[in-house]
Amino acid sequence: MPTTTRSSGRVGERLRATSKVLPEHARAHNRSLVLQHLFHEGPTSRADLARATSLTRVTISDLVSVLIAEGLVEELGTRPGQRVGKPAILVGLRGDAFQIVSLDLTDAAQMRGAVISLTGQVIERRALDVDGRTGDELTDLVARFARLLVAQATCPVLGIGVGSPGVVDDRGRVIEAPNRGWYDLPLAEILTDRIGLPVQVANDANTAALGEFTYGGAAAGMLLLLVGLGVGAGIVVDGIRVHGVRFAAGELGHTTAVDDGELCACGRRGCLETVLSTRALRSAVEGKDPTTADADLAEVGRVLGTTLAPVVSALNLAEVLLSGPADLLDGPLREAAQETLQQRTMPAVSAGLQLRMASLGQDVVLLGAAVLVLSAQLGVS
Amino acid sequence: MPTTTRSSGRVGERLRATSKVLPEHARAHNRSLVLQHLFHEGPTSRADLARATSLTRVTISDLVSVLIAEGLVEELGTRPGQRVGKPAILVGLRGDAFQIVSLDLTDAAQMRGAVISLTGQVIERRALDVDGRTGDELTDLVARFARLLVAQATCPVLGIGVGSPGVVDDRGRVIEAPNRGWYDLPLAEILTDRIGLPVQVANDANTAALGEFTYGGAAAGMLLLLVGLGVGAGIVVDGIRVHGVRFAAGELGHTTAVDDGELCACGRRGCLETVLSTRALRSAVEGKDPTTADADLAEVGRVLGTTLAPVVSALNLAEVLLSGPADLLDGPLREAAQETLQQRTMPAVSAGLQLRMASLGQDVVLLGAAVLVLSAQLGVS
DNA sequence: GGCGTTAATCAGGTGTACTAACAAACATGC
DNA sequence: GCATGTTTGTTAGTACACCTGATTAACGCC
Repeated sequence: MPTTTRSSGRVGERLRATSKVLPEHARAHNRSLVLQHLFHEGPTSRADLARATSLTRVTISDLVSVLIAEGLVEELGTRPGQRVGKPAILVGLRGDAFQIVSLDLTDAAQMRGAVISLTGQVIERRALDVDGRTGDELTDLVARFARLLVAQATCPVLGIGVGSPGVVDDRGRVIEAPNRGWYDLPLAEILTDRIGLPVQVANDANTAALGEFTYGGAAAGMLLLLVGLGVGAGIVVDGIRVHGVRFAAGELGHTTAVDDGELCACGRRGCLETVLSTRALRSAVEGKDPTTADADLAEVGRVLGTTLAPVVSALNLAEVLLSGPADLLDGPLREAAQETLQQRTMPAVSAGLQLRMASLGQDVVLLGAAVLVLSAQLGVS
Repeated sequence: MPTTTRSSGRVGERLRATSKVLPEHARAHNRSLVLQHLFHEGPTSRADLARATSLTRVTISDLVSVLIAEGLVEELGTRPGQRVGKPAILVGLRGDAFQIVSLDLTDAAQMRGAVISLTGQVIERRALDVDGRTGDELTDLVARFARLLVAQATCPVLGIGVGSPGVVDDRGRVIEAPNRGWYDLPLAEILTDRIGLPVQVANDANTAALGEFTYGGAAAGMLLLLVGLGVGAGIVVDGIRVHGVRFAAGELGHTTAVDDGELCACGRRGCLETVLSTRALRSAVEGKDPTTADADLAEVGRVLGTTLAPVVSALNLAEVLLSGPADLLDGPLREAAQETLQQRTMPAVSAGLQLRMASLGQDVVLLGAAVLVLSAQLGVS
């Protein structure tokens, strides 16, 4: 019905599919609100939950009783400290109610995995050599690895989260991950079928961004740059992870960053990866005296700052996080990038801006994958 | 409760406030679904609405009867054409039920306004010279102008939408619009108080993006660049308008685009505005022979493409729209920008990418402001 | 020990959407 | 011409979710 100046062609392409909402969905939402509050704020009384959510105490009691019956929540006795009135009974998330299995497939040589508690503590950590496997063989290996981790869990597993390189759609299908030999692979579905647990799959850098957002205290507008063999990014805008029209959001590695730069594996020249991958960085500093090395790293930082400035401006981000080898990233590179970013963006944007190292270290992707599961199964993030 | 590696400082700053959802909110959502469908697809039978929304016919009938009682929707007789079964009764949005008043404050010299039907047709168009007014005087003028437009409406006014330059928060407070003399001005609140109608205010470029998204058939991942005396952008990602942590999303005009470029009004050098504002563009082509002028415009296009490439990559956008004087933008500039964008982004991103002129011409902001109202009052967008 | 305060529950009511069943209005086939 | 099947829209009854108001319980304070 909108009167367009242009002809109204190709309307079907659009994605306006908001589906119906029933009272039971409202219930699920409110249930998530309670879990979310317990997750972030820790043990709370029913009355405080009611105040925090602006639901009534009656409703909260009802929700809590269901959550207790499911074993997700437990009563923790009366709140310590003297106050007037009836003492409040604290209820809290049972950290030992469920565990989450996380997989990090970022590294081509070995996959990493962990069993993680609801509170983000790593219970068990494993790694498995990939031995050059790709395609279906790799899929099989991932499935076996996941099963092994599930067996390590000391309580019921809520679900399996996977951070994978490549383009992954919103239902866990790997659209393409060239150097894994994966094309249009419904990885989430395959793993669910084989293991019988809910599985969430997302791009590794996107996953890492979620990890920092939920467990690392990152801001609601942030970009995380995952630097490894390749370079990928994950973006959270207004508190929501960005997917992109073809689920390729964050693919910054092959954006041109250096005019007439080095030849990239992708066939074009001067991609960000040609200067910012760990390999490129190592070869830039290897065998050089510290001063020269630092200057080289600073130059890469300036390139990075120049590339990110338009993104930071456009989205009005509060934080840019770097994840990768600290010896290379957290020094002249980071400082130069920060300075360049400040110089190239307007004060209103750069004033509140911080460029820092990711706070979760090697576990970013694993913890982010856990968030995928938390978010899908409990509505917590 | 999340276990952070860093200390868990400044948590209160975060914005995780998702509020409770009651059954009545679910109802409102479903009601919006119906309106949304009627808005985009035109007259529909109740049974078809039920199929489209996956609600039951009973529920749809109930919702529709309420909407008819409110005068928003009307029965349009049986559907033409022979079919088996009882003939369907079409129901459609009453285009003449309400009108919307829109204000476009982009131009510093004169404000533009319109009365717009629910279907996006401009019923009445007005303009008013600003005569250099700023601050409270300008606020008064805006209020008078809005009242005048409301008086022009030929049926009840659903609300007032305003596209304003500057940084505007999500509740219609103008945080800062320097060359209007507005700082921390609760414009929406002021206008609501004086006129007694719901008022929505947003940044003009953001508003324009919404206009193209809803009435111009733009993709769910798009960036609109509004080129005038300044340069601003509006971004829609995954179907949602981007606000930014301090509501400054889209402020691309003062991002450095040219190294060691011309001095900008903001005090820094080489901002995008120094080459892409209408003034800069006109002075770049004025008095030059066509070939030189075209080359200059193409150079600006390349600068623009270079600036936008990281944004397009990071967000995996499907479209970049240019809004402004077509004689300057829609030629060598656009072509060079498109080409540069293709060259500097990876094929997976650039393949589906289109850089084109906005389709709504001078009315982008006005129509976008109407969408602000539609979205806030009816949940339609 | 009475009083006010806070916590949590009980009882009853409203709103929302569902399923099941039905009446109305048409095309079709014999 | 009339039974048959299809589609539409409505009516009646049910389940669920949250609300308000009243009630019970446990404390500090005077």
